Amino acid sequence: MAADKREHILEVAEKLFGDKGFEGASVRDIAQHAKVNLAMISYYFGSKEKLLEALLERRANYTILEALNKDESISPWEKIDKVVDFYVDKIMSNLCIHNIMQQANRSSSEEIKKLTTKIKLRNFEQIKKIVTDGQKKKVFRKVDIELSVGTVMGTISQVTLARHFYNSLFNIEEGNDDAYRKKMAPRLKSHLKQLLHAHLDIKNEE
Amino acid sequence: MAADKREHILEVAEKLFGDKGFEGASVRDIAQHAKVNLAMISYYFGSKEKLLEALLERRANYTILEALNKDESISPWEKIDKVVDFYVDKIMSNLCIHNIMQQANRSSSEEIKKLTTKIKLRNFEQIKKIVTDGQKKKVFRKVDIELSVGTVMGTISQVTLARHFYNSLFNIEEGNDDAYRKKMAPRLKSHLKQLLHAHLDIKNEE
DNA sequence: TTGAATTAAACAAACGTTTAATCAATATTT
DNA sequence: AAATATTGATTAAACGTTTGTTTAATTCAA
Repeated sequence: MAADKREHILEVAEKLFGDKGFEGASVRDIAQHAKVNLAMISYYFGSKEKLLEALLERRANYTILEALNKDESISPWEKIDKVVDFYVDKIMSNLCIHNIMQQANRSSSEEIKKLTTKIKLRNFEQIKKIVTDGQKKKVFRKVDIELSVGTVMGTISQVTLARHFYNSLFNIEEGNDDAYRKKMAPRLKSHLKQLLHAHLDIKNEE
Repeated sequence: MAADKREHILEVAEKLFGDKGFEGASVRDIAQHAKVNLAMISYYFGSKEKLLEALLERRANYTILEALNKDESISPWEKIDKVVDFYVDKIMSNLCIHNIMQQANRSSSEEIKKLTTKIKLRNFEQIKKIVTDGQKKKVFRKVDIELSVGTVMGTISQVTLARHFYNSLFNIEEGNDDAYRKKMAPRLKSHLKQLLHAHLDIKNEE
């Protein structure tokens, strides 16, 4: 089977699922935009739901965080900054897949729920290690790690999900993905870094 | 027309839209759960989309934030704490409507997009006033207000949207709304307050 | 008796999926 | 080397459901 055709379907599906949601984007939509026959999607992936699973698995990538974690030459503060850079870039350049993951929990299938939860848990463990390491080195103070990670992910999510709101707030033209990213990504990075520095700094311990 | 019946439909629709998403919950679903005839929904609201609009408008409530803003007897710090309490309670006791608003942007209609953006903008203006007021009083430092509000909303959203993830993280039984709220709400409040105190405190100005 | 509320039934359209036929290319046999 | 068989890729068409909405008849209260 033509692997690039399969790949092409995945790319189109990612865009459409991200834009319209899983139920909102029809198999016919995807086939039409990918310029493939409708039946090819069942043929390649088995079902619409399996297509989503393939999509999620393709994007799950933990290696960068794991490498960052093992690197002893980088200070905890630098690691935090790199995590912020990594996530802002990753999420903002894959707005679609992130939207999908965020709303995957309501899209029926237990398979999908488990898969997305697994991906999130695995990423979380990596970040948790960075924070606890900084705490051991008496650089970070004690914080609610689970919710601190939630704050980072939530802030980025908010900026990607509530795009319409921020477009209207910052007078960015609607629909221009690149303009939005260029404007928001640096701003998001410096905000999150500043926020985390104040939040984690052991000097601000109460 | 029976106003309480209309109200009952709205309540059921809110729950179902929140659980399954706008496309995921069918009009038949709603009618069945509300124990009304299918045609009554078109009769009362005109269409499924108009039903969603009615739902959103019903929940838009700015009065509390406006009152808080005008109150001169409360310090900026206390106002921040009250905003946190207000939003955590409001969102966590209306998980459904919040989920709807979060994903409303992708659900087609421009009407809905405009409506949700309007609601968010109005709430944002109120919070912005509280922060700038604290800055004028030399209590808060200079921050990226737009993204700081995004952080608060995003963190709460994350906890409500990624419920499956937090359930598995904290070993909370799946599907129990009350248990989740009781466990997460206080924790969320204290995390956000701590976070904002470090973030806003003029003593942490760089 | 008038007008709104309520109903069961039907509507066309869209949904995800399956089918059976055809195409193209490779492998096998003559 | 030519003819045949086999295989996977691709297609148009149809499948049975489900979708949101409308219709036309009926019930109910004023």
